[in-house]
Amino acid sequence: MARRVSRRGGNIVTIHDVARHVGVSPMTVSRVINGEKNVREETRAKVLASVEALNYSPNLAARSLATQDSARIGLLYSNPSVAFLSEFLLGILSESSQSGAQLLIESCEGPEGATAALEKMKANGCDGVILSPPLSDSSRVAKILRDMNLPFVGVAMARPDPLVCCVTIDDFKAAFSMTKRLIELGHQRIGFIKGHPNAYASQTRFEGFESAMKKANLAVDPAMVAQGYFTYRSGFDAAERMLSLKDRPTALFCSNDDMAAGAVATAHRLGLEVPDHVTIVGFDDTAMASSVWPELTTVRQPIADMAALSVRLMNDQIRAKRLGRPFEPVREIRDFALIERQSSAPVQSSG
Amino acid sequence: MARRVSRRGGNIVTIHDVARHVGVSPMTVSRVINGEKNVREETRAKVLASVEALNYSPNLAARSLATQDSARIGLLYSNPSVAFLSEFLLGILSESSQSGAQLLIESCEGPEGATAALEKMKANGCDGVILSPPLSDSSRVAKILRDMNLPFVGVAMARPDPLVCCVTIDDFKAAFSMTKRLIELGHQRIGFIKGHPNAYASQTRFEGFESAMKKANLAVDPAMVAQGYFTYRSGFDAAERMLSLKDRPTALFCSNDDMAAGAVATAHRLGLEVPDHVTIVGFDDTAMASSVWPELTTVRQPIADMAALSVRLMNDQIRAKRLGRPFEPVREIRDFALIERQSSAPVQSSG
DNA sequence: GTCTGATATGTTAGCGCTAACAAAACGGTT
DNA sequence: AACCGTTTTGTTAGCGCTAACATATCAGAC
Repeated sequence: MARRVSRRGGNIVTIHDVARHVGVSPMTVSRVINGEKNVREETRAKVLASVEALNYSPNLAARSLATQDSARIGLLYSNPSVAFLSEFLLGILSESSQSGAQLLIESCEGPEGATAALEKMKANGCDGVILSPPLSDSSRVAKILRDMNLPFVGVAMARPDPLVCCVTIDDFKAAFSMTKRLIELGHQRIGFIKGHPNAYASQTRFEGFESAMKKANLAVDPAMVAQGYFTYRSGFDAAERMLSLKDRPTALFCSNDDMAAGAVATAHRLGLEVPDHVTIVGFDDTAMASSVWPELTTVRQPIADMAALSVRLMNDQIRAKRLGRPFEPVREIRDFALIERQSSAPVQSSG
Repeated sequence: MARRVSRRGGNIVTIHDVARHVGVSPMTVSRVINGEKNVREETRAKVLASVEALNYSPNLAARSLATQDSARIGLLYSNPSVAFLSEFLLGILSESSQSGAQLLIESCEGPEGATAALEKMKANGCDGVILSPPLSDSSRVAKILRDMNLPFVGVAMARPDPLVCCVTIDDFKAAFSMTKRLIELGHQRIGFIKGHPNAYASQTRFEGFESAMKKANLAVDPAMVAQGYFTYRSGFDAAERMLSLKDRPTALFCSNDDMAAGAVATAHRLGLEVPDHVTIVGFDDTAMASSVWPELTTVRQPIADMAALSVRLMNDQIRAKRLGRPFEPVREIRDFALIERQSSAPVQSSG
């Protein structure tokens, strides 16, 4: 009896190949791949080794057909520092292409424009939304999403909302650490440029700064605190005011990199060398930080990593919703890192 | 006999629903959907009517599982201006999520690192690769891909290679236009900062500049041409040399935005206002162009659009290859645009 | 009418994976 | 040892679609 011609591609490694290689059933392999818990540690290790050895990678089409979950994840952003966006997208992409999620991307102008964008997403069959800052901090956007009954995950939120699933760093601690580092370098007159007033991160970062100053018994001179708006120009202007003071700061802590870059430009314009005459540090470690010269000392958020994690959380949440299981909001906190580049140095004795 | 619980989602319209509705077999419906020819006109019409009535739309996962064609598109990039990357990714993403393509992303350090990255992609079942600049211009990378028998599409290539499928703008014409515009503004001493010598775009852009100058009977003073490397710092340094000349240029044309931003910083440092004392323009319209102050006049490439198009070309190419049909390389040229912002102005009478 | 070669439709099985169920192995009681 | 609950593994079927094969239908020729 002539066996029907197989439609198999030929060289594609499937879950069955792995199963045979290990000597277990395909189902067990599936369980390992999907990180289910009821698998003996020994078995899991063997399967993972085979996966590695055979260079297996799951067929997403088959998976989403089997699970009936072709998750469509919406991505809503609103004029972030575009360098942030790039890393954010990389993280989202690498993860979502692995999980086979489909992406719907929309941008909007602040929380006001969110309704329209979200409705469009919902109409396109969106199952859940990932919010990038500053939208992730907007209670207004959160309310819209809840009203729409759409699950969501916020990335880089600065305000802990126990009801919202999110991925963040500890902004307070990060600002605290950076300030502490500046103090260790001998700086005492430290200027601070705040971020946009409607982003909670702005407030949190300032509080971290204040707290570190207080702990070192250093006064926070109101003349040394300026309101910024996360833009280059606002950093430029704020720095101009502070660096023109008779008793100017020896260090400037800017709440993001764009403002720090603006501050560096101002310093140069005023004839001040960075870091010889003034130390300037930023926050976020966006592309801006390492494009300008001198490159900026800054706080690094693992943005791509956080974005990738947000996709995983979103998938979990969507699946839970689909299966009618409860899903309790998770707040994942990732580690930040202080990145010391050329824009910071120990304080010089002469101004 | 208790029937096993179905895993059907519930309200999803499938090909079977349509078939039942029309009174034919699912296969016939499939044939109609896929535009096969051996279907009676009358049947086809009935099926199409039902598809319309039931609002059926095919399940992409099921189809690609059945046809064994799930295009996996690789994306290879190498430290581009990261702002470029962001737009690039947005374009890729929006298109690939529509065509159901899977994405594999890898970065590498210059063409040297490409081999490893590409082999990893191939091992992961990649069907074709999209290259962003400067890799798209690398003949070395092109050779590797040809040796691997992997189709590829280059984005924003500056060197026309008739054998390579690509999406570009006309760099020559763009540089020509920008130069012409500067001349119209009254500038005659125009400095040019070249891009990295190993990117073909650098040469092409310079030629466009030269050509426009020649056409206006303006000499290109060798002292007014500097070698840059597409980095902020190189723009900073090159501009310092040129702007310190006794007979300094009234305008600087930088081969990308990062260098233009560096040039602006230098100008400020030298006490020159932009654009009052010197006009500085860039190229690419990356995020950098509108983050710095003053915002840069520049040449805009429709990057997102080009990236989206590259995905479509890739899909076509992969499909052609799979069906064993020939595919002749396409060279798609998109329009650029001159974006005039605050860093350029008519020449001032007094330096 | 019946045979022929086309054309139109139906049937079957399987793409790779996982939900649901079933069975086996294990650990601790009595 | 028999019993129980838990944890780990296996079995079966099916997600929606289409390739390959099988059959039915039809037009024209003898």
